[in-house]
Amino acid sequence: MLSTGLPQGTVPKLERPGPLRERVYEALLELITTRALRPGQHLVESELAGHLGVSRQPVREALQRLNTEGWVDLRPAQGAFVHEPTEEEADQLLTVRTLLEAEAARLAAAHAGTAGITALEELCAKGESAVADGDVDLVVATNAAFHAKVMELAGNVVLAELAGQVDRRVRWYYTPVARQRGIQSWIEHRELIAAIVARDGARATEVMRAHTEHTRKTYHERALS
Amino acid sequence: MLSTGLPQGTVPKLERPGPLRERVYEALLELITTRALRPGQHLVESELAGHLGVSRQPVREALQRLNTEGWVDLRPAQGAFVHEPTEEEADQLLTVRTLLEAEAARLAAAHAGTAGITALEELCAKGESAVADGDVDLVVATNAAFHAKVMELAGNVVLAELAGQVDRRVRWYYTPVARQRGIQSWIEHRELIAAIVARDGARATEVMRAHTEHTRKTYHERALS
DNA sequence: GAATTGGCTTTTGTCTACAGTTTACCGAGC
DNA sequence: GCTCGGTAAACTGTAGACAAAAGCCAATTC
Repeated sequence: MLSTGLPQGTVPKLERPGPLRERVYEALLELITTRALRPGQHLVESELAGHLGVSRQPVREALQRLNTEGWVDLRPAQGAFVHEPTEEEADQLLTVRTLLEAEAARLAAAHAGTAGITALEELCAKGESAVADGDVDLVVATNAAFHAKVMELAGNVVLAELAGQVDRRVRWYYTPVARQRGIQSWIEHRELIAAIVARDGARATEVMRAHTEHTRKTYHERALS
Repeated sequence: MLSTGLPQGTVPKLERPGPLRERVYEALLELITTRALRPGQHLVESELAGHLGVSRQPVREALQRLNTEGWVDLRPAQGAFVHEPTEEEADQLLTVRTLLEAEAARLAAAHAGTAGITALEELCAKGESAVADGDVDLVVATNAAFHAKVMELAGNVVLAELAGQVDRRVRWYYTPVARQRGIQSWIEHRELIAAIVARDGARATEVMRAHTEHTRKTYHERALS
C-alpha cells in the first residue's frame, strides 16, 4: 500500500504513448472505416510508414492484425489490400451479428440489475434527443454505445469481444443505411428495455432479432433505389 | 479466360514454402495446444527464434496473431505469455460455441444437399469405427472433421471462420474431456444427421445445442472427481 | 533490521539494410 | 500485328543492430 496519502485514481496516469503498432492500427482502422482508404486499394508499407512518420515495422504489425480481423487482405509477396466486401459476405456478417446480439439480449434479460437498466434508459433518452436534434453522428455513436451496454450487461466477455469486431465491420458495410434508420430504431430499443425489465429472455431475443433484421431489410430496399 | 483447356484445380499448385510467419504461427499453435508450452509460461522471442532457426521478426508477427486470436497475452514492454484460461472464460467460450454450432446446424438443415449428407454419414461411420477400435486420436480428429463439415454445409463463411477459432480454443480447454466422451457423442451425431435429412431446422438446432451442452456437463462432472 | 535507491541485466520496441520475388515494360523475332 | 523473352524497377520478406523500458539484486542509509 502506498503511504503518500494520495487518493487513488486522481493521478492523471500521465499519458503513455503506448506501443506504436497500436496507434498505427487505430489510425489505419480509422482511415478504412471513414473510406479515406477505399476497398481494393493497394496499401504500400513504405508509403504508410512515411505518411505516419514511423518505420515499416509497426506498419507491418498493424497490417497483420487488420488482416486477421478481416479488414485487409494480405496477398503473399504482393502486399496488403483493403478488403472488398461482397453482397454475400455482408449478408452473412449480418446473420452472425443478429445471432450474437440476440443471445446478448437474452443474457442481459437474465442478469441485468437496476443500475444497468437505468444506464440503458439514459442512453435511449440520449439517442432519442439526438434524433430530434438531427445530430446524425451522435445518433450513430449512441446507437453503438447502447448495443455495447447490452453486451456488457450480458456478462459474457468472449461473446462481447466477438460481437465487438463483427459490429464494427457491419457498421462499416452499412454506414449509409445506419444514417437512414433514425427514429424507428429507438422505438425498438425501448421495447428491448421493456423485455429486459420483465426478465423475459425469449422476448428480448425476439425483439433484438427483429431489430437487426430491420437493418438488413432497410439495406436491401436502399440497394434497389 | 484461359484457353489451355486444362480443368482448373488439377494443377498441383507446386508447393510454395509460404511466408515464414505462417509456419512459425502453426508451429507455436501446435506447441501450445499440445501443452508443450504451458499456460502462463513466458515466451521469449529470441529463444523461440533460435529454437526454430529463424530471426525474431517472424516470431514477433506470429505472436501478434496468436495474441489477437486469444492464445497468448501480450503485455506491453514485457513480452508474450501463454494465455491462462479461467473457469469462467471456458464456460463463456462454450456458451458461444453452442450458439454458433446450433446456428450452423439450422442452416445446414436448410441448405444441405444429398452429397453433403452422404459425406456426413461417412464421417459418422468413420468415427464410430474409430471408437470401436479405441483409437482416441482418430476419434478426436474425426469429431472435429464432422463439425467442420456441418459448418461447411451451412454455407456461411463468416460463421465458419468464427466457429473455427472458437472450436479450436474449446478443444484446447477441454482436451481431457473430449477423450472421455466416446460413443455417446456419435449417437447424437446420428440424430443430427436425421434432423438435417428431414430439413427440420428447429430440431437440428436443438440436437446440436444438447450435444454441446453435454460436453459442458461432462466437464463439470470431471472437475468434481 | 527494513526500506529505498542505485546500477546492472534482460527483453522488448524500433529502425536500417539486404535479399528474394513478383510485376510491368520494352524490344526482338515469327 | 502478335507473341515471347529479357531486363529493370518496386515491393515484400527476413535479418541484424541499436535504443529504451522493466525487472532484479545488492549496497546503503535511516
